Amino acid sequence: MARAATTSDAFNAVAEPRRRQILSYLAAHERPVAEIVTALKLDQPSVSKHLGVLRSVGLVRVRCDGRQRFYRTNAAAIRPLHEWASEFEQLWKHQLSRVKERAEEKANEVKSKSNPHS
Amino acid sequence: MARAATTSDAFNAVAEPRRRQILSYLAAHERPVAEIVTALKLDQPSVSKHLGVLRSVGLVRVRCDGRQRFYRTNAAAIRPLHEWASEFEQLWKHQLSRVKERAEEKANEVKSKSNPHS
DNA sequence: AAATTACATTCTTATATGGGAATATGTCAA
DNA sequence: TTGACATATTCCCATATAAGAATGTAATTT
Repeated sequence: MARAATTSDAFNAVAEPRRRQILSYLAAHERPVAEIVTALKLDQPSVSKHLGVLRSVGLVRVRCDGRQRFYRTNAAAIRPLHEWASEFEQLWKHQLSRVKERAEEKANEVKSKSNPHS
Repeated sequence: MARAATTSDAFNAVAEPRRRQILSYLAAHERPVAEIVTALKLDQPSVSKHLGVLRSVGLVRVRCDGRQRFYRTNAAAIRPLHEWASEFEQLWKHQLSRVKERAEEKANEVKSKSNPHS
């Protein structure tokens, strides 16, 4: 089996750096495609294709007005990612404090070695 | 250009569901490969390959003991993901409350329509 | 109607999978 | 040394890109 489609879920869609850029850019305001193109310096077809992926997993929404299409990020679709990562929040805090402790221990060892008679 | 390698960063590595499973499984304790195989019902080569990807982006660490290799998740490597998603936290809270408001407005409208003389 | 604007879609191509099967490597036991 | 055991690596293949170029489509203007 090949890699899962980028359109299969938010995790796969967000793996692409440009799509993350687009989501961040669209977080504040809705924007027409052309503005994304100039702001992020990407080709228009590329932007449209990325938006298509984002739309297919619900990460962005569109509003049509004449010939313009205003995209905005649907932040709620990012929650699953945030929640999955939160599973590990306590863990990395513990791990970091342990690293800190060991660093301090080591510092003390070095101290006593370099100054054995102190 | 093809899709970025799964080994290019945590975002790409974590896009694969089995790798997320593995990370969750290894969050509590370190485990030898064989236990991952039986617990998640995957083939051994598959697990080794996924672990290779996870290791290459620093999401897991290994400790060798005889012929066993104990893997544990390095939670700190998940932080970038969590922090990126956090960018949108305020936004989805606002969006959700707006949806709620509009739902309530709509409910009131329906109420007054079905009971116009109240 | 013809030209223009704003996007979307299609095609091609180099590249990277993930799973399965087979095999290699490294370590301990008899 | 010869097995047995725990993992890793290699090969093959169907599939899925993402970028670039070209083209299609719908709405607006002249």
